[in-house]
Amino acid sequence: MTQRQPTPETTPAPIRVLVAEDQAAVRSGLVLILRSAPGIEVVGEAVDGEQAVARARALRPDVVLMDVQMPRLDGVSATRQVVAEGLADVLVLTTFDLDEYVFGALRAGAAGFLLKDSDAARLVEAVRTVARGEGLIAPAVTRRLIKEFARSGTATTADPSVLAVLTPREREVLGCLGRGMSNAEIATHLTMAEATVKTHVSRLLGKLELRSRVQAAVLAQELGV
Amino acid sequence: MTQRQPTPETTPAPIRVLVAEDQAAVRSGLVLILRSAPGIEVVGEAVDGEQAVARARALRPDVVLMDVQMPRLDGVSATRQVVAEGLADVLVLTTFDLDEYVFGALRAGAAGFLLKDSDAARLVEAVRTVARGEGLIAPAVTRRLIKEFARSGTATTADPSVLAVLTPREREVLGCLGRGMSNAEIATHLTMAEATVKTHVSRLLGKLELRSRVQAAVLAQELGV
DNA sequence: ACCCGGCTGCATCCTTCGATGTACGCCCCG
DNA sequence: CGGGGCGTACATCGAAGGATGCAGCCGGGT
Repeated sequence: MTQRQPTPETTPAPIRVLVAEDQAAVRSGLVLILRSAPGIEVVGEAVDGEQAVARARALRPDVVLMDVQMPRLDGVSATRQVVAEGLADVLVLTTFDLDEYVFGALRAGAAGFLLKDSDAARLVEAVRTVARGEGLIAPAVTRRLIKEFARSGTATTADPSVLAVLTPREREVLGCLGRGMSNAEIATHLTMAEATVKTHVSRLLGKLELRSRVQAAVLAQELGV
Repeated sequence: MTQRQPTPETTPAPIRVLVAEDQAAVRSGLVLILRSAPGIEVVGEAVDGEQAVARARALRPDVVLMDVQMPRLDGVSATRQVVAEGLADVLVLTTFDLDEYVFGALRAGAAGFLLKDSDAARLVEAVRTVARGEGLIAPAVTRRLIKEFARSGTATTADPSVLAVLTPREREVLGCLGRGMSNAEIATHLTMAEATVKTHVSRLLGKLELRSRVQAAVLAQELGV
């Protein structure tokens, strides 16, 4: 569709790429495209998620081009692994733009998300972009990401103003509740009798118009207390 | 930086664009670029946010190219207005990639976000992308968006794989827990005896290695069950 | 100084929760 | 067809949670 002029950049060190894709035909296609691009070097290939993680550990590439659907270990989990170990930036590649894949991959720490119907030029550009430490998302996916972001960010009824009615001690207790602690644990953590903890819990439940510590925990979670 | 070949597409109806930018020099530059692009028509200009909203109402453009910093009504607020009324898709343009602008604009409903240091080709491409109903974000900004998205969406160790060990009924109960319901409420909601609810709660606590319903609620919250 | 109101602390009593034992239906495999 | 495993369901009982009453403590007010 869109053609981009090859940009003759001064690249002292080429971008080292690991290609993880189970289908041999697709994989060799990707490798061919990347090999033909200046400043990009394909240092390895993997046919499943486990191999992708292992080779990323061994080869230390700059970028891992990761398919989502792979045997033994799916691309999202493999991405999580690679990112957690700080091995490389991951560019996720998939046929479908299903939400679960996209959001899953991004939450796993992917630096970019590209659909397989992207042309060669876009793929190369994407690899370069990710290698620069920037992010990249397929346009078809971006709007849903924005929407989701707007939804999650503005939160439901997250008004920190409710915390104003609480005393400092009560806020502390609420924080413990949000981490799932029992009264006894809270008592130890804040060095007071369990009976006292119960008092605070009871009081803050009343002030926040909640009926159980569970609801308080959920609220604390949403507010990030 | 990067040059793109003009793509001679068959465009029966040109993309109608409204340019909102307070600095005259920048504005005329943008207009010139867009006019020279095939399939794009600049139908109006605005010098501040209020004018942008007004002209968007009158002209009904396909895309509004909106600067963030403008007098009388800032670009983010103007974007919110335009999007709320469903007047057009908004492509936000700014000099800085400050988080507050980006996140603010996206929450306001912007379909795209571009830095002013983008070249002409990228600008044109961005307008076309947004007009197609897709989204677009400047690469330099994308990674921060992803990071922010990942942070807000899930907390620490949120892997949906844990849900696999649960039976459907247990997942339902977990969902209720996440909304802060008591055993009695869950029993009513799922039409079973309270004793049965307790069984499910007990079982899922064991399977998830949790020690109280509060922790289960927090987990359910994080996983969005 | 006095009282007053709010925060903090503890003890008592009833409710809810959670662990455990058990039972019934279902499906699969021998 | 007859177990055996699994999901679902219920009852019982000790443990945790939650409501309530009350007592020091520290501020501000008149």
